[in-house]
Amino acid sequence: MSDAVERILEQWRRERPDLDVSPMAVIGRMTRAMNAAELQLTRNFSRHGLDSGSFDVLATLLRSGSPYSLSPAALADSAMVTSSAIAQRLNKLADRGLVVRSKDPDDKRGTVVTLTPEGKALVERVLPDHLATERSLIKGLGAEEQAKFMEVLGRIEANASEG
Amino acid sequence: MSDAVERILEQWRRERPDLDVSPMAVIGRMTRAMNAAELQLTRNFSRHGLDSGSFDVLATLLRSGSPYSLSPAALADSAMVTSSAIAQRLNKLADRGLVVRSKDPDDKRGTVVTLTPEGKALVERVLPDHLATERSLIKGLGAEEQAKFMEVLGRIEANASEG
DNA sequence: TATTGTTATACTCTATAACTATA
DNA sequence: TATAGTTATAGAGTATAACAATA
Repeated sequence: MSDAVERILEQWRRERPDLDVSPMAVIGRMTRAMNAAELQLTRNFSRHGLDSGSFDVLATLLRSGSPYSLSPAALADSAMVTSSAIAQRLNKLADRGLVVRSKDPDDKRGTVVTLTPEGKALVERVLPDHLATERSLIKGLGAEEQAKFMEVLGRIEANASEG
Repeated sequence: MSDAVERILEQWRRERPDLDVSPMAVIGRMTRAMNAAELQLTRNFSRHGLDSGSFDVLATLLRSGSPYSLSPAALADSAMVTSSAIAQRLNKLADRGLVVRSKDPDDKRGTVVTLTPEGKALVERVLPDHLATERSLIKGLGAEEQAKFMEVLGRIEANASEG
């Protein structure tokens, strides 16, 4: 477990008793939990020959519903990355035949990205495993605990977004 | 806030009503909170001309106490990265005169990494701001909320480490 | 001129493997 | 032979800025 965090706090208290290092406990444990969780999620993606960026694009297209088409801008917006990052993800996915790019008929500057049948089949195969991995991460947490946990996460996100 | 998460869940429920996507809410909010938090922490480091890897090394040396010396192996262990990653971080820090490498007198294969006065002064300058940033992230959370939150994080980390 | 999207370039961080020196 | 550490190399992922095409 993360008594590594407790050991670090004790070092700080010995070396800098003048500082209140208690926030390190919360942020430290959050960082460690997230790293461990990400490792599991990434591991699942790579079992299916994907990385999290690629999965994110495929899943965004799938959940947008038929005809499974979005603009690069919409994908960038959803992923909270630059359009350049999306373009590079799309290059990889298009090379593998998982998505296709076509011209937007309404605005010839625009591109329409569409899931191919292969891409749709792949993401539909990965999705149940992804959900199972996520479910295993929150195993043992009751509905109320989850709700309270999410509420606290929301406040942390809000605090961060103010700054 | 992350009603973006709620919108995503609604898309999934419409497109795949057969799947229980509720775990996505928890993991999604955790991911978003962590990303937003990391942005703040990173921003503070770069105000001081540091990145998180460099700060981590300097802080690990400082909290180890006088004479502020550790082996590269101990630093790698603490940071949970490879010795190669530590060597490269040390190259950068040594170039800037923030740490020095010397031979371990007891084992001539070994290296002793020591904080220079400049390195010590820098990390001591950054530390209060770092703690202030962390404190602002958990602003509004009572002691009990923090304790419960950390307990849940610990269980998630444990769940992840089993897998 | 503004917007959409792509590419060229560079940067950061990291791991793998080869290498040096010492035990 | 094994261990401590470094470096050479390569890979992933990203952003910034320049660019092309269209509005």
